[in-house]
Amino acid sequence: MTVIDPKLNDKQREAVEYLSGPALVLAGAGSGKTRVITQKIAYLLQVCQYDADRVLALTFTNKAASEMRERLSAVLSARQLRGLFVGTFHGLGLRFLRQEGKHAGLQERFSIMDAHDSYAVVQELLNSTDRGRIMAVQQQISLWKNALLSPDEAAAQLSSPSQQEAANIYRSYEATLQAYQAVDFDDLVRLPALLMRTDEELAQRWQQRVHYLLVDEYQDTNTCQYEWVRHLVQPRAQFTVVGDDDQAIYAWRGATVENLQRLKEDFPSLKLIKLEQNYRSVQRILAAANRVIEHNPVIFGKSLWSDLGYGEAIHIEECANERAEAEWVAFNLMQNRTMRQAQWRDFAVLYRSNHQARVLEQFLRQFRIPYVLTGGQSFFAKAEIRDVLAYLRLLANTDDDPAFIRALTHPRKGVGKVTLQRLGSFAAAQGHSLWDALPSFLLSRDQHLSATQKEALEGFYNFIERMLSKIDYRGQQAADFLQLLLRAIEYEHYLFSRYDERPAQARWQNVLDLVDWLMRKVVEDELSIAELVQHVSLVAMLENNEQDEAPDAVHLSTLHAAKGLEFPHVFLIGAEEGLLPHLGRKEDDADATDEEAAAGLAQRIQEERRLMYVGITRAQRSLRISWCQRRRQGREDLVRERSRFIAEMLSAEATQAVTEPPKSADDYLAELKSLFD
DNA sequence: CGAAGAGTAGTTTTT
DNA sequence: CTACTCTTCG
Repeated sequence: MTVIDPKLNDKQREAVEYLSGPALVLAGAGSGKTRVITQKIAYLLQVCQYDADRVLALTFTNKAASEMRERLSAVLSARQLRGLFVGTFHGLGLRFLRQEGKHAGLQERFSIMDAHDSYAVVQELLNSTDRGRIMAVQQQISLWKNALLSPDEAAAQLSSPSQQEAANIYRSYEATLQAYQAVDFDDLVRLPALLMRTDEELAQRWQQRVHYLLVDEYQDTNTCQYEWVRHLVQPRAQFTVVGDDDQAIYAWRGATVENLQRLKEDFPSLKLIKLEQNYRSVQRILAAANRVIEHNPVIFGKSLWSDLGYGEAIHIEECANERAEAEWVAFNLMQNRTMRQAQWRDFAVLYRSNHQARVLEQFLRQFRIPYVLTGGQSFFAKAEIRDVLAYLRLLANTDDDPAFIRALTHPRKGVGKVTLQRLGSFAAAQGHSLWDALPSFLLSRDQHLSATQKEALEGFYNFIERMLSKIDYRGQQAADFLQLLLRAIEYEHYLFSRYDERPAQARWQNVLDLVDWLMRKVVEDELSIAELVQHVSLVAMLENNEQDEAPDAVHLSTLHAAKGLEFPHVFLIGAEEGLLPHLGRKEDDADATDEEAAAGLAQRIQEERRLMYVGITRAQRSLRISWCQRRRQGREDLVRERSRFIAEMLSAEATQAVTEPPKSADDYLAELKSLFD
């Protein structure tokens, strides 16, 4: 009656069954780590009789979470799974703050600000339009938050004068968010971590709920996340974290691989289990990956192996420019599909940065090759989606000034920036949100409002007021309300007046998709609008298509978004110095010493190398890498050099293993077989 | 106030 | 090439 998959190897089985204390599973690429996590959850629930609502599994992406849920429901019944939490850190943070937000000065209906909103706040506070500067400050604030530093603590350990300004902004930024009754993405993890640290009673309450914790992609945790995990698992210390130091690619987001070592220090009884058998790739691909990654310093030694045969040679293509590269990809896709009798979905094209997808798309369309794009601009970052959501956010939380402004100006309602500015200072003087200040602003005599302005503002006020009375609707009623709202704001008309026919149509379709999805969500889960809104900004709409089976199409993805995926045949394009490894702008470290700059650079190269490693290890059977001699960047055409990672991969002793045909008859047969089955 | 037109910079990766 | 900002005019 065991639920344990008999196909697990010894190490995997050990990882699943080990319950005597904290465990760190070092899982190399393709070593079956997701399987270990899902099997372990099944083991906990079915064999060890853990209560499902005492088990938590944390992931970084929604995609990973939904995949895990899917795999679990193949093994366990819905009843067994009820109460189990499988979700992202941010998702759990939201749930946490819903319940405990009051301890952080948050009302129940706080808003979640995305990167755009927070950019706007920083812009306002900086009183500047310098993109680079705003983004630098925003990034710095985010890093401080992820390191669990308060504005004061940040100010106390400035490493450069330019950070002084950022620290000041950080302070006001916090005050602004508090006034808006809003949190940003970072807060969803930071506030729970802080509260667990400072509030003993609250901490105990949550610790009682967590009898077993599992964390996926542990190498990508930042200080905040680690701190939160550390507190959640007290005092039992019953947890399993799974990760691979060679696949740590989120340092730029505050993730620190040191969390792997800290774990050892904080939990001396930590059990280390290494998964080194790779079930994904042929040996030649693993050899290439190992050649590259061995140029990084070793943290935990690991040697991946596979028994899937030698495989064909890795192909490296030198292209004239990015158009030639795209054409080469398209041509090879066609040729390979036919030759291998493969399907489109067996292929993936991976690249360092999103804009590389553009040219590619052009050529794939031209060759009539179906493709799907993963990563890239999130659905929720689209202007039309944010517009519609602004109304919902405002309704859920009238203190949400960014939502107020967006709703008032999209579509335009005859109120311009001058009036808005005045309302802004009026509200600030009173210490009220824009919404709360609006009635007295309208009555105030010394504002010299024109009749049209007054009328426009009044119209908006009355409209929102009317909608507000329906905010507590649930289920079907809420769904009806959504439709009413959409019609009332005349958004379709706005889109078509603003954009050309075709783009307007596309945008409107996005809105319809959104509302469709919202309505379904609200009915299925019996949610109120207020509850819905918070979810929406976090949950990707992936679930939307979960039923439609994946179309037969080539996968286009950034290297980051490709982590965790695998494909029989992979194209890794743009392997050039400056792109992969990507080298940031020099001014970034303008006020660091030469030594610091050099150390920083070395770190970045290492992270880029891990990215390359991730890319290579996505491939199961064949890998093609390309680079361009010239590449157009903005208005100039730059001469490029082949990525150092290619040289590393081909380093003298490795060349034969990577590119030459296998020698023995067995190997030769294996290669033939891999081509035809 | 806002629509239309001219001008200009230009995003590494994501919850 | 394009997406966003700034300017000008109605």
